[in-house]
Amino acid sequence: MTSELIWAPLFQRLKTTTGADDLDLQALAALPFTLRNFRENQTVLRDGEQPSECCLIADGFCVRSKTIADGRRQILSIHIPGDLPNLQNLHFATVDHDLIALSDCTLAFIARKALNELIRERPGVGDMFWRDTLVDAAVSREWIVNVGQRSTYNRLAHLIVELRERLRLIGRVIDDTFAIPLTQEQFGEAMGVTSVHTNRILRELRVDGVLELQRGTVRILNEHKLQELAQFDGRYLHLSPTT
Amino acid sequence: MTSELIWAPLFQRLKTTTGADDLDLQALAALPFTLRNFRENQTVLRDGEQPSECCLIADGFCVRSKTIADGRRQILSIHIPGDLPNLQNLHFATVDHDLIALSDCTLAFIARKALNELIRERPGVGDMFWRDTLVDAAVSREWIVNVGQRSTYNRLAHLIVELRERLRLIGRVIDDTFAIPLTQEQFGEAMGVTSVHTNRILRELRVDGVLELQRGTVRILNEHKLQELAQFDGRYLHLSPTT
DNA sequence: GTGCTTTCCTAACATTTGTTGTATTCCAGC
DNA sequence: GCTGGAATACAACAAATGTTAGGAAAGCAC
Repeated sequence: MTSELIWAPLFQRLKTTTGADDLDLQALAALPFTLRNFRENQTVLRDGEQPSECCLIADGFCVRSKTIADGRRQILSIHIPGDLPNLQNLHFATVDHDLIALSDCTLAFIARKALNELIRERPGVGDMFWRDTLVDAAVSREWIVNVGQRSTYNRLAHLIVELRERLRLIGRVIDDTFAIPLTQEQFGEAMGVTSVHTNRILRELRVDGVLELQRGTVRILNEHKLQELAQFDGRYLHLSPTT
Repeated sequence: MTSELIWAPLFQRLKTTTGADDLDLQALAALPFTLRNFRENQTVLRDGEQPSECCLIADGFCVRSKTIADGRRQILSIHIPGDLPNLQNLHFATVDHDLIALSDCTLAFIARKALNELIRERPGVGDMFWRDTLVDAAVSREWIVNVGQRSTYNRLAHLIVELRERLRLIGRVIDDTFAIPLTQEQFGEAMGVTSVHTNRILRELRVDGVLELQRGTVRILNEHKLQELAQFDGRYLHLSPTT
């Protein structure tokens, strides 16, 4: 995988959302990194670990998750190419959740130290990344709303629309069929329900002609109905530099 | 209210959690601000608004919340003195949720522009604030776990233990009786359940001798049981500069 | 004090969601 | 092609939570 391909989705996202400075991006791309591949279900970062690197998803899907004492697991966020899922570690020594590869993945690991030095040198890079962590936080807040208030039926619609929006940003669209490589159990863990219930809701959505999901491939059957269910208002993604 | 009192809770928190530099704090305290008082239930920031200031809670409690199309409301976080609930607006023009005063409140408003200039001048201030927004994000992630996976009974215990921990940080402890000025309906909105169900759970907790809540005052009856229910692991609060 | 409003409290019933258990389908590896 | 494990599907029943309705207590304005 060429260096250019590795940075492409991140740069594409940063350019449209933050109006990134080309010199800042060049400086970023000049940083040394290590590529590592992960297989499906492999743990990238473990809760409690103290990583000396931040990672960039070059290819594949990952999730953040937390497991509580009784064994239940909650998926906290879904990450796609171009995401930097542990930028927190620029400021925290420890990760406070797991990061797990959903599919076979390629990640680029960049030393925290090198990143922090670059940020001191070029504050614009720091601004981009700080902003990026703020969008991440805004996505988490919307996730709370989704789990706390929306019916499971609407919740799944919202989750899918959000992800499609983010995939679109990195140019992975997507007619009405696209990949979200979660099992039904994992969709359940993302929504705070069991896999049995997820299966029920998926059947309803299928019967109602809204969407189909099989083996991690979503197919939108009725865009209008989907929008109506999701009630998606993407402002929280802060897609334009001026919002 | 003297300037010293206004900054005190924030500085106390920053000193223990980030090992803040005294010069950075002095520079902060030298910034001009405007004090404004809010009454219970008054909106401080409205979803969609474009504030030119960031605010510091000098006294009182606030919540972030979002209201979805069908009128349901989700409380996203609870804020106490020393919190800066809209630091996002250092990088975003728009707020993507409401900020509402739970009790009578005093807030200090500081111009975004002045803050951003200070951050350029003293990167240490930027680091403190960036870190602060990252803790905020970590709290949101734990909130997702709470709403998504814990039983309502355990969920309420966790919420109360977390808040007590944060209150302790700013020296508002607190024997086994302390104030959390939410109505039962608001506790419900924080947990993603109805006020009726909140009332049921509170009764259970009372009958089981765990805790009592009346008119926004919590009284812990059995600390041991409370801990057992909450399964609280405070690592996500990143209370020490080295975590 | 009296009345008014909000919060709290409870019950009865409806709906959603979890649990358990068992088929069935799919797919990777042989 | 066969085979074993994972993922999906679905049903019956149990438990959690929502809805609706109403009464009791607390706090506030006059």
